[in-house]
Amino acid sequence: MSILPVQRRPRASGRVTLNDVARAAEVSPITVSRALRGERSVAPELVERVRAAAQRLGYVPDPAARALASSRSSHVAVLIPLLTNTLFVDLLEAVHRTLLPAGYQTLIGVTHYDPGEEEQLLQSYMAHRPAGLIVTGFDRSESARQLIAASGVPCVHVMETTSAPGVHCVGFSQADAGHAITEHLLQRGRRRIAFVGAQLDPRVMQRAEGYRRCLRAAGVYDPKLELLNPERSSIALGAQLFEDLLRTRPDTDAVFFCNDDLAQGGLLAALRLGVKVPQQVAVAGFNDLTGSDQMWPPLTTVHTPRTEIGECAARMLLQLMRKQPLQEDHVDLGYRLVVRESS
Amino acid sequence: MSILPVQRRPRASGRVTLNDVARAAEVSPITVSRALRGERSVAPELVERVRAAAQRLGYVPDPAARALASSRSSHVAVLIPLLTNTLFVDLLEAVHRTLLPAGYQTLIGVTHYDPGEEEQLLQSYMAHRPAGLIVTGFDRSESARQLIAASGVPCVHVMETTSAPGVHCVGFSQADAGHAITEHLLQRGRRRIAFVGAQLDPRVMQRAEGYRRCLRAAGVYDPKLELLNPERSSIALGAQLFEDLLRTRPDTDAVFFCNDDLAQGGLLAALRLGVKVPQQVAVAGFNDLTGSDQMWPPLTTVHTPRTEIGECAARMLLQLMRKQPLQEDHVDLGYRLVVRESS
DNA sequence: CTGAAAGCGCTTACAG
DNA sequence: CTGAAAGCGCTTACAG
Repeated sequence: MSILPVQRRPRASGRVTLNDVARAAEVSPITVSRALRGERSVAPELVERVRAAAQRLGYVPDPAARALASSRSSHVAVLIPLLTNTLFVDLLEAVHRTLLPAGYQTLIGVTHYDPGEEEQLLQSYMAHRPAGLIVTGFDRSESARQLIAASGVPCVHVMETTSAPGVHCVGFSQADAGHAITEHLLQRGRRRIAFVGAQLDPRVMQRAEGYRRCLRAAGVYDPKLELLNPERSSIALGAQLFEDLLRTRPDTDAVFFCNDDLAQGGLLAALRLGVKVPQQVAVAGFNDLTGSDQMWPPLTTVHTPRTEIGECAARMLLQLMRKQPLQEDHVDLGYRLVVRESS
Repeated sequence: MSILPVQRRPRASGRVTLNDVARAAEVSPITVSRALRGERSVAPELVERVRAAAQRLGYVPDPAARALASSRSSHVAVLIPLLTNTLFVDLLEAVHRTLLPAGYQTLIGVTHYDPGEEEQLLQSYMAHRPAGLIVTGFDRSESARQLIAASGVPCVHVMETTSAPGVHCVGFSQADAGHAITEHLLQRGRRRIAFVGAQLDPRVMQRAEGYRRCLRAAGVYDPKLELLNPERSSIALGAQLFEDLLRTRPDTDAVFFCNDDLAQGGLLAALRLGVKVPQQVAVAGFNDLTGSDQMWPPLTTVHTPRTEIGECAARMLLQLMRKQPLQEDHVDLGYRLVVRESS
């Protein structure tokens, strides 16, 4: 019987660790940790020695160990309503492209426009101790709001703007954009301008609000010209709603669709029905999605800067995660009217 | 001066831990760990007690700690070529939807059809000790292949099929599908059938191979009718290539576009040019993407089961990650010809 | 079927 | 500017 403590087989992972680098560079592990993370309090020549050793050994930091020790992971959770709307895919891709080189992984969360689902996702994502959070819009459950606030995780809101203090956001005024495209149709001489909306999420309703404000100011607002449908936005739904609209309101002389997929469906329905666009009915969309410039006739729409929003939000989040000062908390990236032949 | 060791302030994370649950349930931490992971070797009444305590305390396991201790995370990395092709978004969404309830997070990796990028992504993802891996197709660098094999991480290949032993895949025969749609055009009486391909990734070339095989068998293959363009597939490119084709090969009587976005562009170009579809030229696409059924005329295409592929691959991966036996290593989910008015 | 000990690979919190 | 110790919250590997 041995008096020595039982010798246990160490768990071999085969991984090159911080300790290996420390031994190779002849410094302590903590110095390696600091040098590699770019903390300023390390002598330049040591940083060099550590870098070289890490490179030579092919050292890759372990995200799990780092997360456990620092209680902060290298994940950024991005909550978007849908993956089937290319708008959000563009946003997601821009975020992903900006964060990856900075060492952050993007975790996608799809809420399906459901506050309950969002809350549940948030709950499960918080367990992952995300380093940062990007959420769509401001419309969420009170407990989701508190979950975010209580976690202390830096959070950037995208697609809409606010001037509320302490809130970080990158977006544009959906209402103003809705107003602008309606104004354009008015200037084209249209008076019976319909609004066709689907999904009816907060941003769609803000566009509708801009539409109303514009038409009321011109004295031509008619609530009967609003076609609001809660179903998911799609080309097929746009085609159907366009048909419905022309059947029930044959005197309509312009349609503002709240999203380009609906508008594309409207244009295709017009082709089928032999309705002349823009002669009989002018058509406008929103977002300037893929294919809108190729439609027949090409679609007038509002270009929304979702790629820029994604990049800007990701950069803002990087600043927040690094605790660097921010130039501004609220960024309005605007929108751009794109007039093509459909109006 | 005290003889006692220096009393350090413990790091307070405020988190409910396994230990808290163990104390509440009056068992050891390891029993909690086993009970919650569903290991069979725990007495049913203890499992119940642990479950209740965990529930009561609102315990959420820490993925980082779990990953560090077990050297396996709850992440599944999914490598797809592009996020801008809805095909892959459908796939991704199906995977995500299947894995999330099982407790796995989906990490997206976008390779841009570049083996070098894929290899780099793989390298960085492996540092995260993913529990599983889903990759697109079989075309990758030798070192990427070795990286996967050496890691021991379960991996499922999607979109294509093989019968190679030890390889797990879910897909369909791209070549057969290309053959089938070409056959359909032949049966419609077409003889000057063009192939328009973009991107030219392996799967596009497999479809081209099916097209060639079919036309050669019928004795009407003409290499001059193949228009291969390495640019990214898009509606706009489809429109341009359709115009090019009709200009240079005016006797073309049918076109098989390797992807629906190209075909949609072709149909829209035909509208602009006044080319009658299908009377003058029949048009067929591939994948049955959103909007193809709404085109004018509606697009004949091949429906590909990417949603089913995503679900099946995710389920297969779950089996592999849990070390449960697999019914089959290679799943062929087939394809379906969708004949509409464009042919 | 259950548990005490050790360890996963980092960073935090002190100390100097 | 640098380091020794402790700890993050789990699971592995034994032992009984």
